[in-house]
Parts: sequence; structure tokens; C-alpha cells
Amino acid sequence: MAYTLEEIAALAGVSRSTVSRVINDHPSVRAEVRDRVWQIIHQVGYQPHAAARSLVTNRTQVIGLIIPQAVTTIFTDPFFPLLIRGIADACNTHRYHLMLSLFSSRTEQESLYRRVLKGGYLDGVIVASTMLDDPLIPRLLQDQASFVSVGRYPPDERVSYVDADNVGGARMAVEHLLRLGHRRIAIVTGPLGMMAGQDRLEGYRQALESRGLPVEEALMAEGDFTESGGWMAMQRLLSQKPTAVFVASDTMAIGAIKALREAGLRIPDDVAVVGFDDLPAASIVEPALTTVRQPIERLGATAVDVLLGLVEQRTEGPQKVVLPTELVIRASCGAM
Amino acid sequence: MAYTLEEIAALAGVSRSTVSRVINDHPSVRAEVRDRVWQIIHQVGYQPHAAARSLVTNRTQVIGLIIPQAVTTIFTDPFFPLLIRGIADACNTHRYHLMLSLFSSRTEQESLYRRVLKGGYLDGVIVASTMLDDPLIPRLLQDQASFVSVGRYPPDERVSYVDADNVGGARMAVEHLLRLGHRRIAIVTGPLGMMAGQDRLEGYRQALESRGLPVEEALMAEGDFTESGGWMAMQRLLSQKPTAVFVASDTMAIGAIKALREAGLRIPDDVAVVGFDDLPAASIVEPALTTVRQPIERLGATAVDVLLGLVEQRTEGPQKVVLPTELVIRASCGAM
DNA sequence: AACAGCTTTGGGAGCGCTCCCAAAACCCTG
DNA sequence: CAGGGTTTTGGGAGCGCTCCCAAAGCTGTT
Repeated sequence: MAYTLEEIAALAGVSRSTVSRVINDHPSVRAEVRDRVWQIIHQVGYQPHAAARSLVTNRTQVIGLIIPQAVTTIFTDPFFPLLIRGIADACNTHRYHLMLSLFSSRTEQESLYRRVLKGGYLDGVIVASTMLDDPLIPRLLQDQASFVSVGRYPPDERVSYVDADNVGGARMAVEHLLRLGHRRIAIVTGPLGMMAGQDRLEGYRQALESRGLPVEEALMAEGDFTESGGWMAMQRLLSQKPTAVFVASDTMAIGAIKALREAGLRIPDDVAVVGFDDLPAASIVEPALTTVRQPIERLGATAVDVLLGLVEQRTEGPQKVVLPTELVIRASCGAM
Repeated sequence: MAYTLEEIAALAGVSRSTVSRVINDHPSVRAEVRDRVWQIIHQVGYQPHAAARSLVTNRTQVIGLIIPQAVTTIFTDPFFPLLIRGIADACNTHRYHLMLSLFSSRTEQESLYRRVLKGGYLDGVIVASTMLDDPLIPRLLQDQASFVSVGRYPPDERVSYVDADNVGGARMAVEHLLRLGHRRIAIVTGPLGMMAGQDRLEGYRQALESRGLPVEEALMAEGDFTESGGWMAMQRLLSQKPTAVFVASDTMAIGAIKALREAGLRIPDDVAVVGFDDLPAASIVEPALTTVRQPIERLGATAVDVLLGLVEQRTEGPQKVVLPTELVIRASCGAM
């Protein structure tokens, strides 16, 4: 059985309260006493009981990462491991713990939500890439939970979020293709039910419009952020004979490249390709992928920072952070 | 502020104890009372306070997934997302929660270990793919924690584990190459500090030895389960002119294929390649990868089952589960 | 109507901690 | 060295729950 405060106190010849003060770094403890208590704590490997502490402080030092239903299907996208790593590292440095909830069905989502959120397990929540129609965010708002969305959420003003500059990144990508002389630029979008999908499409639009070029429906195909989704979307675009294609994620870009190759087209000679994400795979693939880098790990770390600011009431109100994206030029666009 | 038991009791016109009994499904409550209490619970959305409950039951309904230091570097390998998904799903069905700890440095590991394990946050722990010399497992043993290793751990009898049949799988893979007539079969191993690395090498050995073939050091190169590691290892093997190579993970196989291609070799015509894992990418890659399928998600789910058996004292002693692997024949071995 | 033997209910104690208040110990200053 | 102020310490109360024991409410029998 583990030690309790009272036992440590007895060993140190002081009271429970004094030991508590030592642990919580309360200043009014004589240095000599403090040292003696710490020594005993280390000696016996005492660690305060988290639940007992939570019960009175109403804080758990645990934050949740919720990845809803739809997304678990694309969980194999390296985006998530990187995001999780960013989040986990930040948690470690802030001495918080991370609870991971993957919702794989809507019913499950409901029961899990209740148990986790209402059970008082968490001090705050990070939600990753929800669909715009997911009931999760409205629910969190209603319950007045501390939370941050990874990915912006225009439907409601009050939502704090951290996001990459998807619009700007996409615009850079397409402007780059325009600069290279392309005029028939197709796009494989992400799921348009996700903000990142919409935003990257918006960037594409802006780039074309700023040059006074038409935005043709026929040059747009919706993907789902998976490789096979990219393949299928590209398949549909083939008949339009684009000279370049902007694919809204690297994973999809790899699928798109496959579709192009199968159609006997060379990259970048026949069709230039630009991706989005700058996943590790992007630089390894053949030809190396020109892509838009978004700082995925930093996105996660920033989400933690913002969340803890809210949780610990160091900051207030909706916090909205947009991290810059950056064009990484490699071989697939034909500029090298 | 959330409701408490006492408040629900007042609303239902019964005592705290009765509500507690209702929630915990204790039989001795009149049906009529039970229904009335449940109705109120649902109506107000009451959820018992997890910390308060833990404090008295000494159970948290939370299990930890610990992925130690070395491994975080290869966290982008789709193996982990799949494992995590299997674990998370199983947690959901068992109404447990999952706490994720990524240890990124040894110092961090120490402090985290103390806070998480000793703090009483967890009912049990799953450790994923530790290095054989990682101090984590000995430590868990010493602390008498309930835990399961994903990956077997021969150094200590007492460790419960869940693993895929790495030896058998690797042997099948190499036997397949032998059956196709290859005699100069190289191997790109995983890190030999990991059991999976050693076991897959052992399977390779067994296959060769059962045919009375020599096992040549020169045909072996150690990789690290990353793509670039596979590339480098293959690079080193090139001079040996193998006619086939067994690569101990699909991710490395992709790197190895790249190295072979860069050397002007065709796959499978000049060199046959067999991987291990059957990641989603294996079937998408060109040529599609012959590989050994291991049921990654099931590995995770089984780990949860075993762990909860131990935690809830339904089973005893070290549990050792080995799940079968299966050869998936595609194009890269030249058999199709 | 009284009682035994059951089912059902209520309330006290306590899990290990923090927080608060009051008591004890110490430190000046005159 | 008394007295006031400050620092340091101890112990009670209480967080929201479960568990236990005893009391209350039933049932059926004599």
C-alpha cells in the first residue's frame, strides 16, 4: 500500500498540513523542516494520491484529446501521430497528463462524452479536426467546458482554436503553379465538411481570382484525405486534362500521383503536382513533393498552451491562433 | 456546478445510499424506486464524480499506454496509430479510459513514471515495444503494477505479453522466397535491441537452416524500422547481390525498394522483396508488397483484454498470448 | 395481533488530500 | 523581559463517493 500524507508527516515528526505545504511549495515552512520532509518523501518514494487531491482542488491535471468518429477512419494519416506527439510533449513539459478518446460511433460518442466530460476526469479538452456538423463542439460550448479546437470553427465566435494558415498556404501553392505558367490547374480538395477542406479550396479560389482566372467546377474533385480518396478524385479529373493539380494533402497527393502515372502521365513534365502538409513522406516520395508545410507538432503544442491558459485562467475568452504555413519547393512541380 | 449524489437523492426523495445503490446496480432496491432515481439522473444528466469514487474504490477505470523514449522517433510508423486504435476501441467497449504517455527522454520518463504510476492515476498499464534494455519493465515488475507488454519479453518470466508470431511469420516469408527458388536471400532486420527485431531475424535463420543453407552475416543489415533506415540498410546489402531480400517491416521495405531502384534493379525481376506488417501502404505501393500480416489492431485489443483480466483479477499470473501471422502474397516477390 | 424472517432503506465513517483558522513559536523593539 | 507583530505549525472540516451496520418496512404464519 502506498504512503499517505499522514504517514509521511509522522516519519518527519511534523503534521499532515506541513507536509502538504512542503509538497505544494507553500512559502511558510522553515527551510530546515522543508528539507527534512523532502528527504523523507524521496526516500520512501511518496507520491500524493491524485484522486484525493482532485476531490478537493477540483483539478485533475489531465486534459483530453478527442478525435471524433469520422476521423478515426483516416487515423493512419501521419498527421495524427505528429499532432499527438506535439500535444504529448507539451503535456509533459507542463506536467499534465493526456487522455485520448477516439470516438468510433455516434452512440459511443454520447456515452463516452458523458462519462469523461461530466465525470470530472478532465480539466480541459482538445478536439481535433471535427466535421463542421459534428455535435461535439456545440455540446462543449453548452457545457461550458474549457476546450480548444485544432482547426478553426467559424460557426461559433466563442470557440478557441489553433489552426494553420490553410487559406494562405493553399494560395501560395496555387500562385506558385501560376507563376510557373500553368493556367489549367485542377484541385483535389479535402472533405468539404471539414474546415481545412474548405479553407484550402478557398486559397485555391483566391489565387485564381487574383489573376482574373475562372474557377471551374469541372477542375475540382473532392477527396477525403486518404490516399485512395486522392486516387479516385484524380481519376475523375483526368478527362479535364489539367496541366497542374493542387492536392489538399500529401497523403492524397500520393494517391493522385499514382492515378496520373497509371494514365501514362509524367510528373512534373505532363502534370505538375503540389501537395499540402509536408509529411515526412513528401520528401521521400518520387518525385519529391512540392508541398505546403504546416507545423503539425507545433499546432499540437500550441493547442496545449492555449488550453492550459484557459484552464488555469491565465488567459480569457476565445483565443484564436493561426500558425503560418510555408511553401516547400521540390521536384513535383517542375520548378527544380 | 455538477450535481452530487446527495442532491439527486433529495430530488428523488431517497437517501444518498439508495442512489448509490441504483447507480451501482445493487439488487436490493425496489423497482419503483430504481426507476424514479434513474429518471432523475437522466433528466439532470448526473454523472458520479470520478475522483470521489476512485478515492474510495481505489480504482480509476483508466489504463495507461506507455510508449517509451526510443520509440517516439518512429512514432510516424502507421503501426502505432493502428495499435492505438485497437486499444482505444477495446477501452471504449469495456468502459475504460486511456491515458497516453509518450516518454521522450529518460529524465522525463522518470518523473512521468512517478507521477502517473504512483499517483494512482491508473488501474493498469500497456507498454508498447520497449527496447530490451529499457528500465521500464523491470520497474513495473518491482512496483507490482498490473501491466501487459505488447511484444514478448523473455528476460523475465513474470511479464504478461501479447505478441504476433514474429518468428513464424518471418519463417513463412523466407520459406516462400526459398520455394520460389531463391538461395541468396538477404535480410534487413529491425533494431536488434527490440524483441520483434530479434524474432524476425530468428525466423529468417530458421527458414534457412531448415533447408541446410548457411546463414551469412554479410547478408544481414540492421535497420531501425524507419523508411530511411531501410534505405540505408539495403544500400549496404547491394554489394552482396542478393536475389531476394526479406525486410522486417513494410516501412523499411519501402525504403529498401527505393535503394534497389536507385541501383537500377527491378522488383521483383532482379530482386524479390518481402516485407512485414501488412500496413495499408503495402497494398498501395508499386509493386504491391508481399508481406507478413500481423493483426495490429487485434494486438491492441487483446492487450486490453489481458490487462483488464489482470486488473479485475479475473485471470492470474503471467498471461502470454501470441497471435498468428499470415503471409500475404502480392507482386513484389515475383510469385504473381 | 404478535412475531420471526425477510427485503429495503438511511446514515455514519472514512478514503487522502487541501484549506482555513487559531495556536504556538519566534523575533524585535523599547 | 514584557508586549506586539510576524512567522510557522497543527488540527478540524469537508470534497463526493462507497461500504457497512442497524433500523424500518414488509410478508406470512401462528
